Amino acid sequence: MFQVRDKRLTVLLWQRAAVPFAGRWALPGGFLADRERLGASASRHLAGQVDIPEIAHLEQLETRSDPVRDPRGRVLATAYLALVTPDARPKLPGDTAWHPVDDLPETAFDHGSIIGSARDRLRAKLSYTNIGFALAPAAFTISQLRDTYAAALGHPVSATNLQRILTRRGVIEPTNDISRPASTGGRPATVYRFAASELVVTNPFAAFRPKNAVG
Amino acid sequence: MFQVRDKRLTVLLWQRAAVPFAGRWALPGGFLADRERLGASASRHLAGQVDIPEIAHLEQLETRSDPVRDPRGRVLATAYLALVTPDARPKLPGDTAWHPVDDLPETAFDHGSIIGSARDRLRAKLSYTNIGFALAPAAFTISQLRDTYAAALGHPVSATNLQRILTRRGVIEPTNDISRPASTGGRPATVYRFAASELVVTNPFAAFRPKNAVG
DNA sequence: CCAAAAGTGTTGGGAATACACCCATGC
DNA sequence: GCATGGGTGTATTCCCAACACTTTTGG
Repeated sequence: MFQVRDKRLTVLLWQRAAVPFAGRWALPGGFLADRERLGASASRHLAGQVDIPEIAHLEQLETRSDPVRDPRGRVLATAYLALVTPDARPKLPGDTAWHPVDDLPETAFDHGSIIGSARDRLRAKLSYTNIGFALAPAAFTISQLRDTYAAALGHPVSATNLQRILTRRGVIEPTNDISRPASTGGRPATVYRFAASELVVTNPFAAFRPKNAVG
Repeated sequence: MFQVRDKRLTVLLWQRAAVPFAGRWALPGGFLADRERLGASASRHLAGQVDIPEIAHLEQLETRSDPVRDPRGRVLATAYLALVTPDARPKLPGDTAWHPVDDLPETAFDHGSIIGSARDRLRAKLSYTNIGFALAPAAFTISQLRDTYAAALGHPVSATNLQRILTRRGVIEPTNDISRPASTGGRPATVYRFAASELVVTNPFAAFRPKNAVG
């Protein structure tokens, strides 16, 4: 589960008490119940930390099948990417904490590489979908959105271009609200919101496609 | 398993003899063995139709977990996308056949939607990777490559632009060979090959990225 | 010479980054 | 007025589809 906190992209981990990997940090998760779908199971195992409706986006990543990924024996794991907005500030149990994805502690199992895959997937989808809706608060200024994108992408982002690209694509839209400037002054900023709250592919892959193609 | 045959993108299916879904067409597959990885299992279950080295590309798609996707009981299925080049002309058992993905027969389980997901994944990756190497023969003319791309993408492709884009990206390169024209005449064509035979992302997602960014 | 197929030159449109400049507020 | 941050206009670059034109063969 990813969240942008304090201008950094962070992932929720819990510290294992027992062997194997005692003391190391692991992704939340657990076993699949009878007659349960994988996505529902992922939500259920996150429910201790956040309310299910606070999960703004959930998507399957991949299934890990290395027979020795768990030293206790064969365990298949299907990883999910969950995103929550900064509006959700869950109360966490004492053994769980948010860690910046670019400064992870020692992780358990293959969870470090899973987090890397998840981060890569998120970064790619920020480029060609509206997935930012699941990382940004419900209402925001372009500056705040720039900080959110910069945190998730891991490089500086131009507010000027971000605004133009996302409005042209119809991903974000202005509201009638205006944000008050900070006490240091500055022009009040238009408050924006995302136009949709579910995943939409805004930039379909269209290489080699004739411009007048049907369908 | 996909192959371009006769200028159409086709998928290998076998016709079920027994219930459930008797008479309907299913993807090749089977159960995971102890101490076996999912990818190795997928290869093993295709080995009856093709030699493993003929599988030019294999990648995991997604894991289906609907508790009632198999009427006999709970079965989790991890789908893989396998690609073979036209150089491979396997001898097929009598109950298996290649079917055009745009004209599928009645399928078993959720295999119809899995094939749709696989086709979408392939089409996307043709746009931003060199994945064509796994669909094209070892050596080919631009016209032949155009037909391959058109079959996989499902729309006409310009040979002119295809050649320029793929050479500029370094995906294909000319050889010293020249193909003889058909008896109807025409200029001989340069024979090309793919520069790599494993997946390379040639067009990384880079939206919002400054041009002088480090890393 | 003509048809057919391959390949190159060129144009135009669209999208994205960069940058200069203007706007609106607090103090 | 001046600093601060927000927003718009515009230039430049790059990629790619489209199309005209040239090249090289068979008959």
